[in-house]
Amino acid sequence: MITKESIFESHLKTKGLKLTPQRKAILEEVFASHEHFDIEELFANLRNKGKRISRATIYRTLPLLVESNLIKEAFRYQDKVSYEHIFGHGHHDHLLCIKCGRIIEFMDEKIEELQEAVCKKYGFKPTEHRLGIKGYCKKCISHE
Amino acid sequence: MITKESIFESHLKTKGLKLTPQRKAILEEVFASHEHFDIEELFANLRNKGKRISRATIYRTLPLLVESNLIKEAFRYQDKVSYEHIFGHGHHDHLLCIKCGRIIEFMDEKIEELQEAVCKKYGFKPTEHRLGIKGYCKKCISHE
DNA sequence: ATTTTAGTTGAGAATGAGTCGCAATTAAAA
DNA sequence: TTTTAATTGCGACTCATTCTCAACTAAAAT
Ligand SMILES: [Mn+2]
Ligand SMILES: [Mn+2]
Ligand SMILES: [Zn+2]
Ligand SMILES: [Zn+2]
Repeated sequence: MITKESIFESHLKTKGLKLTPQRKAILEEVFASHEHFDIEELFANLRNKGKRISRATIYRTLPLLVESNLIKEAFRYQDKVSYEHIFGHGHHDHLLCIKCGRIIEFMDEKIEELQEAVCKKYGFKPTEHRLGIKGYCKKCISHE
Repeated sequence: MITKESIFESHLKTKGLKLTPQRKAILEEVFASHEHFDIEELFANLRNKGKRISRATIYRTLPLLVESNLIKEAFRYQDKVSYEHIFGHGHHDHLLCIKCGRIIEFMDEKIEELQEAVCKKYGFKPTEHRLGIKGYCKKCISHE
């Protein structure tokens, strides 16, 4: 069975890297919730669970998880990079409320297809795309 | 006639700010080429034209140009923020080659419409959106 | 099971983009 | 002109991220 652990492990192996307790804990924490997270939050969450892992290790581990296709950078908001895990989750894009910070995820198959068509038109081979729409969410429009 | 100068000037006036030689020079430089640019490049370009304007002033001025809707942040690539002027130019999105750094601009009316539809569906009032597709450009696919 | 090897960790120093405080300067209103 | 309030450049500062290095440890080799 393919699990996030086995994926991470084999990616590490491929690169001649080791599976340490710290790396395991980070992997686990990243999948412990379905929220988007930034590095500081991840650091704090680990602390709250008694795992004293240094920021340096977290900064070193996240790129490994990205390379493993287990997580990715989801968006940036106010200079913070937010990540999300992607293993086991479908692709989607984001609406970002600039008033209250709410994040709405959406997925539009037609938009995806049109993006493919654009790439084809330019002979471009896409590896990743990001569509972020900023504005005011339903709740915030009235108080705008 | 509405010019970029008049737009900037009236925006400054609205905020009780002054039109200084430095601000004029930055505005001019930003429209001197149609390339995307980052702050360091802008700083260097001004230097090369004999304008010794401090980075602090550039950092302080760009947000004013953004507020004036004369420029906007176009995308980020390798931690550098790239801007582009928008006055006199239609909206578009970007393909970014992660091998050679080439930028391809595109605009797809249908994608724009579908984005609107998504926003409507969620009662979201968009103020800005950004679609960036990373991958390999035509030239780079072969050497990938 | 023990040894060996090479990668890993945490702490703090270093870096670098961006911001800030301030004294001297200046645009532009009066 | 004079006066007022904003602006500038400089260097100090902040804060996120990266780096250095000595002590440590996973995992391969024996
Ligand atoms: Mn998401
Ligand atoms: Mn562009
Ligand atoms: Zn909101
Ligand atoms: Zn290319």
